[in-house]
Amino acid sequence: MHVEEVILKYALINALQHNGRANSKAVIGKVLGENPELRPKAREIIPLVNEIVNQVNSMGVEEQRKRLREIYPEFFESKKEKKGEKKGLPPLPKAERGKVVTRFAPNPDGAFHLGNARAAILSHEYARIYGGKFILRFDDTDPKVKRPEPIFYDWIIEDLRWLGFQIDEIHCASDRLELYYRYAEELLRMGKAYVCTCRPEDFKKLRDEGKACPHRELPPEVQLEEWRKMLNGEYREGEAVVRIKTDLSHPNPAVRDWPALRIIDNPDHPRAGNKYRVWPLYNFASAIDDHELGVTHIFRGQEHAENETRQRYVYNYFGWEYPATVHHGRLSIEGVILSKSKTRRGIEEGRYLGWDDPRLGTIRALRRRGIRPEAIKEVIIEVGLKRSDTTISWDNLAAINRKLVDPVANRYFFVADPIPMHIRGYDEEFTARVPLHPDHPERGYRELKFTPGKPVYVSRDDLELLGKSEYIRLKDLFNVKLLKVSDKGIEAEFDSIDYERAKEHRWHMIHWVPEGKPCEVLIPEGDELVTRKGLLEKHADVKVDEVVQFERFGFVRIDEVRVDKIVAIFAHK
RNA sequence: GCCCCGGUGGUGUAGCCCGGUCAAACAUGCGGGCCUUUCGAGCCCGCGCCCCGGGUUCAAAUCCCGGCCGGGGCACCA
Repeated sequence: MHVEEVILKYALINALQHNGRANSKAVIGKVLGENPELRPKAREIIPLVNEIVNQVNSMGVEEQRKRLREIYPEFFESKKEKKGEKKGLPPLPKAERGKVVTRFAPNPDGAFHLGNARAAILSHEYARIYGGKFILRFDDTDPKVKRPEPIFYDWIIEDLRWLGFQIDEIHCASDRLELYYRYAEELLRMGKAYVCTCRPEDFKKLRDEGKACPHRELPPEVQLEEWRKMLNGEYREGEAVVRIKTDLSHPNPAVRDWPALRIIDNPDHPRAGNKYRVWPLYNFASAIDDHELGVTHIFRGQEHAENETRQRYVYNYFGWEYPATVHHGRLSIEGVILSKSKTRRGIEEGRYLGWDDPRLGTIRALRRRGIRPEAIKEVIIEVGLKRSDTTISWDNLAAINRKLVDPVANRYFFVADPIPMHIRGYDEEFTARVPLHPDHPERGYRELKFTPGKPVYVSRDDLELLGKSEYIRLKDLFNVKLLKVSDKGIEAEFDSIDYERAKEHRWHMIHWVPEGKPCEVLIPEGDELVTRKGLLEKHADVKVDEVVQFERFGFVRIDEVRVDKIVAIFAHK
């Protein structure tokens, strides 16, 4: 094909795609993009393109189409075949099938939430993708400031399982103190660590000036002796700490000779009790464990990026290879508090029902709201491993969840804030038979019986609609003419049974209930938890934990079924 | 103050490493229509984005420099 013809082809295509006007820049791009051999000749080609584009633009659309059909009929044949967007995670750097080991290392000092879920889900997904191993390790090495609590160990495991995790190994840092001791001792012996008995303020001052503290250069024998004193109680809390030697001139003062182990006088640790008084700090325990457990890939938030710098010193001293790391940004969800300390305070102050309060972003709260585990996983996989922080929107989570839940959720009528509607003109009983799911009639029906002389109830939410309508259809029952509408009650008159008639007149359709059992729906709205009381159709066969749709109201999860009432939690529209 | 990261429609992501096929894709959202005994689902049409300024180049979302904005770290916390 001649160069001119190639240009003509793209110019015609471009023109046809843009209302008959081709753009020479775009055409040049296409020509050069698909014919790399022409690139060196770009300078000569450009004037040619401009010329041809001018010619093309002076043609009518019909002529353009005709010309293109002559030289490149394929254009018209290959209609758009939808290019499927690639979903899922990108390949993991340095990953080998069967050899990927990942871990999730939470501190069990609070419930697992969506923010932690990012690292957890990515770790687990990649372990599965590569046929590797996923380890859960409780980083419970702070019996004081971020004190672990027994219940959270169980909850985290429960939540991970609920998310569909296969946990290959579970470890607790608090079981492994002697291991950390051995490595600490080794580093002291190697002269790569030292016992510092400076007062914290003094050390900080020296550190900021890039100066060594007086203990740093003492010989290993002295260090080991000091270490024994730490272990056997001669030093008290705050009096001594083991530091890892680093570069004292490291630009980030926080990296310089960071602390590895410290003393806690009366730890009363939930698992280890008072058996140990020397406890490792996060960076030390984590560094040792990642190596010991054979971790190959670490996923963690950006806030840990600097810790990698610190931990690498330990790896270098021992000649270990540092795992591949992926640092992702923070994940939050629109308008929801994820912070453990704020959540805890809210619970203590009685503002929240507990760690699973539907307003919260904990996994249990989401579960309680009727969010499916697959939806959470999907949203996190979609967000991926980006380094920038992301705030996922409820709309998005809800849309994913709705797709999951819609086909399985049975439908029921729930009338919020009921208002009686008295209907005259129909003197027989009438039973409406309504499918549990409109798309799956095989699942069965529910029955709602209209009895002459007794009112049906409709929702106050529909009052406005009722006020401006002359006729209305009670869904699956019959059509009525509205005579009087107020929030005290509604007077109506039977019009007709036929659905077609309502359709023809475009009458609105509302749900209703002849009698019902009391039902409360808790609706999280930002930091408020709104309770809507109403009536659920009497024979609704709902079970705790089931997600159902209250028609024209939204999807809810049944939270409680009691003799006197049913409690549901609103998920989304 | 010092040290790291980021910045693509309202939101989330793809594209950036390796410049051209990007007149920028997908999802969600929003607007409209069709369908449907739900305001749900489904189908169709439409709206809407490369943070700013310079530079390199025939050509920049992509490379370089500067700015602005945002996030994180600077604990004997994790």
